[in-house]
Amino acid sequence: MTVKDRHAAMHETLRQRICLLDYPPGMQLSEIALAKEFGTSRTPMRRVLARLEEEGLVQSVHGVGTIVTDADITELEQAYRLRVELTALTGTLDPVMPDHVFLGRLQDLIERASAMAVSGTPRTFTELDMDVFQTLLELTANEPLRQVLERLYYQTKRLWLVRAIKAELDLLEEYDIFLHELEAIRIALRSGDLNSVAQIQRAHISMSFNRLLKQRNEAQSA
Amino acid sequence: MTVKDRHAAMHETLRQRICLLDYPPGMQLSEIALAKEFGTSRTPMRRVLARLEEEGLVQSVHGVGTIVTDADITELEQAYRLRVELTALTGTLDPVMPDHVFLGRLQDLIERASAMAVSGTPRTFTELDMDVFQTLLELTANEPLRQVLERLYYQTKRLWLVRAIKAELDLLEEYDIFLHELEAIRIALRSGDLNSVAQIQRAHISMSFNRLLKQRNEAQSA
DNA sequence: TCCTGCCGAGTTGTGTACATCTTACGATAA
DNA sequence: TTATCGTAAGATGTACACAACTCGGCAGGA
Repeated sequence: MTVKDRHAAMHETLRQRICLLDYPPGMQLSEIALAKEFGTSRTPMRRVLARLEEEGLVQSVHGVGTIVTDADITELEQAYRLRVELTALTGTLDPVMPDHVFLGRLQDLIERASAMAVSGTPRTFTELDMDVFQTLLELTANEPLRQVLERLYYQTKRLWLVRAIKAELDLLEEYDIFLHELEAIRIALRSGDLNSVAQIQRAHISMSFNRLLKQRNEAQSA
Repeated sequence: MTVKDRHAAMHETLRQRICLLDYPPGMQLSEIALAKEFGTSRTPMRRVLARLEEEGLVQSVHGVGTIVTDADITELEQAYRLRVELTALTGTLDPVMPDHVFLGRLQDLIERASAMAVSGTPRTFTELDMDVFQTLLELTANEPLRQVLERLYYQTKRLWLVRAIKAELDLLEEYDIFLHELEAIRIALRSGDLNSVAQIQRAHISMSFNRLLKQRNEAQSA
């Protein structure tokens, strides 16, 4: 499995860079440069890039290059709404009751979020959000659902970060809402109500999308 | 786009062969032989096989070979249940009202199904089922949802065909139920009730899965 | 007779040269 | 001056040789 692990590691690294805007939309990626960085050749790198293209994060055009896709809210609206509905399903499809270790990790995340509220940047906030997402994903054992949700998450997450960096969002409000979401989830988890955990997440994803839409509409009318 | 069209065509052809059991579970595929058949080299063929592996239809192991995966109902149960729920979403996420051309195509499919009830084989029935699936998928415009549903469909469809060929299913009953489903869908479509169309599909997919499970349980207790 | 270790055939994974394609730049003619 | 065509640079796509790996079979010794 060492071969596929290497592929998975390269894929995850590139996905992280794209979603944290280290590779901003429109940036051209060089297969040769990336292959050299990861100490391999173009062949395995092309396999990783092909997967990223399947996931909608890059686009390769013959003779032109491999370009990081644009994070356009209009194109991603369908993906976002699907993500909302699938998040709700985590509460009913193979829910997994958390153990005390899980609750401890969640507590750590909440404390990180508390610190974020006073000293966070859009980037560190997104990194925390990714960790929270991966953690809460463990609450369902339905592997296909997890794979689809992960894909949709990384497809849509850049929308928020792009807006946040451009200071088109009320960051303090965003941090505050996120912290309240985490505490609501903790309460629901303590009572063992996994469906409520899913509904809380669903509601917050939906509301976050509406805040993004509001920005777009205001920009269009301006 | 001619390049990516070639890739897509090869992918679709292989997927069809796997799901129609031309390539039965456990069969070893030869990259060289397939490349020769499609008039290309191993490099593009490996890209197609890598995608099929992502979709769970084959599995490649270094030094061993590329094997068609087993269609095991226990492993695919999660995928099947997810498919049930996602099918229901087609009625609420970007539903597309059909035009008269669409209704005509559906009518043709119903007539094919009627003929099937007297002279169908498990294979021709599956081919019809694939056409029906692709047609009804047009009732939602949500592209991510369509992609996920298509993937789940081809992951799970082999389960039925394997059982049908082994004569472990009441084929006449299966044909009859399918025909009734199609006519119920037609009635719902005529009244423009797309959500009911989705619910009918959802119900039949769920019932079909339960019939498959029943077979498994009877086999285990025997 | 059985166990063990080696070897070779066959497969997937990798590296690399070359083909194909797009685009920008510049020479040239109107 | 401007438009147009050619050309070269640089990118992705392809073909193929080779490396890495698995596994069955066979030979040899206990």
